[in-house]
Amino acid sequence: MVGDAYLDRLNDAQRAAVTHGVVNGVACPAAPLLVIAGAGSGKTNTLAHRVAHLIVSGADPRRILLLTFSRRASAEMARRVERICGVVLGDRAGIMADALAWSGTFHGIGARIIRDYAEQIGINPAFSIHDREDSADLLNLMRHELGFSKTQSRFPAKGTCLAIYSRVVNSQLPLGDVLMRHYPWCAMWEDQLKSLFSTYVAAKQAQNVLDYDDLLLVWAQMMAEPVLAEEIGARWDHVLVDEYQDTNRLQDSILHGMKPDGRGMTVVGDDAQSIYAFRAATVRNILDFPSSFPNPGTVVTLERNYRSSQPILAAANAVIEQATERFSKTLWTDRLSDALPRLVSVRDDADQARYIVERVLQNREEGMALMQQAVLFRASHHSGSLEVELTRCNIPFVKFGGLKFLDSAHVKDVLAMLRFAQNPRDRVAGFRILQLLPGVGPNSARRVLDTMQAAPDPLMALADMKAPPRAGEGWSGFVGTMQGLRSRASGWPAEIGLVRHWYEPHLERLHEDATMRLADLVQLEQIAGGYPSREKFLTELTLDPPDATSDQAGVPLLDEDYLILSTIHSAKGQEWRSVFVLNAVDGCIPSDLGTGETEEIDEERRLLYVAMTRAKDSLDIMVPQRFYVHGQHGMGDRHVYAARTRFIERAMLPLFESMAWPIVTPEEEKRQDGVRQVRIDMGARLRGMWG
DNA sequence: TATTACTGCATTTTT
DNA sequence: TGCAGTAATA
Repeated sequence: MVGDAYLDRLNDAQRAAVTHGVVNGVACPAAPLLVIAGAGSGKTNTLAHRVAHLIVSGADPRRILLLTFSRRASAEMARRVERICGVVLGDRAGIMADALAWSGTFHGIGARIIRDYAEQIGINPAFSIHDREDSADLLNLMRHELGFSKTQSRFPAKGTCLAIYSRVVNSQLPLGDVLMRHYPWCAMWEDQLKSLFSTYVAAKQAQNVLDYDDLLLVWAQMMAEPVLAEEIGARWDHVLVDEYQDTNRLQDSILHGMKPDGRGMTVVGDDAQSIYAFRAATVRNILDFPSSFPNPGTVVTLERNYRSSQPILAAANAVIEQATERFSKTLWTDRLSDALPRLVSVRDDADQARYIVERVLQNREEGMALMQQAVLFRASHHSGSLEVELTRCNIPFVKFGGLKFLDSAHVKDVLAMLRFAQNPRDRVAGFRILQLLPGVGPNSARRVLDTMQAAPDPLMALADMKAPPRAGEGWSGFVGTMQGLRSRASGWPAEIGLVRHWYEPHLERLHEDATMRLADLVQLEQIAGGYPSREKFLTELTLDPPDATSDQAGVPLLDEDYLILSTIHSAKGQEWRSVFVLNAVDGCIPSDLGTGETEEIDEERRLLYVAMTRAKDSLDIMVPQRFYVHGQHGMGDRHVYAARTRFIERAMLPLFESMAWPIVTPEEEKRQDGVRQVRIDMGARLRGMWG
């Protein structure tokens, strides 16, 4: 057919995946397709080409549902699809931009569908969405109300409760099973947890709030209703799912509900890169996919790696080969190179940071921009000393994962105020805001919220009620601002300025570093200006929080060069010319928090595999001999003498270049020995000063 | 009675 | 470091 030259650039397996179901140049919903796409095998490109090819072959882009793992991946996919279509369709491609409207995360699409059908399923379409923190706070309120915080032995903390709840919902397993399997130390609380969760669910309904899990759960429940499932499933001819190895049973039940026979379904993933089991993702989804429909699905495997040099790939393959269960495939490449991945032994955290700074700068000297280099780590706090060292050396960086802009107290305060105005029944938001006022503590706050909740018009009730006993003059300012937000007189985004104006004095009273925090709020206002309405702003921000923090306030300018710091989880799907992996020691990778079961150990192994396969040309795996045990106060030096990660076995060492850093010359070593041999009786000296 | 000051404690990864 | 629970204060 005319204009499908883009197909020539694909290899045979990729082309098979792209053209599956397109007969004589016409796209039709065909048998379910599973694409097993190894790391660096051009997965995103293949998926983008498939979507574009479907559209070029006559599929209606508005009837394509494209589910991605993160918002970032979704935007990238849309961009590529548009570009490919643009080449083929020319002028007509302009229409494309908005046409691929159903592209997003499971949670984002879920929110849209729930709003669309809200009336029908008895949900107020103005519901607000709680992020993880909000959900934990609400659970915590329930926990106190039920008196579980006062029990003799420790009741699980709010975060743990939420994790258990979330796991039950996402894995669709009974509470007892989840407790036994993943939280044995909480099993004694099964009855209490059950009543806690039931209270939590009731509270969410009363407050017109949905949490992340609800966005999937409600959607899944709708799909359990055949008439609704049929109607919603029929909205799309093609459903494509990226990163399928990281979906859980709840998500899978949604897909099967929408497309019971699997026609028109494409899922793409790599079981070797499944790293979200803690979010109840199960590798079974991808392993069982071909046989889960009445008619068996087609499987295409992409094994050619275009990313990494041969030595890097060989090392990564060796790591993953030790895994117990997986689709067997062996990635290959023709990118030959003499440079083995380095296994760098350093003394401690500080030396690890120094080595990386030195190497990063050296790479840059040799023409590799900072943006082509990344440092990856298991847990977000592992980059602490590196961040200090980078700042000291004036190397700009951006960090993905870990603490986010939205997690800072002042930003949350402002958002809570907006949310409270938007949905006055949202107790978590209200509780937070009310306690900002001097003289208002948990008790007064609870009473105010109770009164509001009982009233038909909560905001009216707020305006009419008597100020809490000790609330000072701050009260009237608060009520006034709430009424201003309620009337919508200022309009969007001026409303956020209204909130900031009200909040400024509180900010100055509560925080020493008010000026810096104020700058964040100005930035928040700028972000807010990009959204058409308050509703959209609040929803989208919860589902798609800006995910990078940098050393400087604000995001670095786009044209500026900066180094990437990222958790391994957040690095999924990305690639860099040079990659550094921090703390490749037992106790970190694998984390010693796991219970040591094979399944969990395997997940940690895949984590290392994901980290290694991000690298194109150069890979440095860091092995500090001393590994500091969780942060405690300041310069505390509780550490363990760590061993190289068990995933790099002795037999694999020839695949690496092992080196120690800093390189100590014999003379230097001798000098250091001399220094170490000096012994002083300091106690005697100090005593001697007094006689 | 409500708020604040203080002390002990645990601490991954994310939509 | 930051949070949760408890003792001391206005």
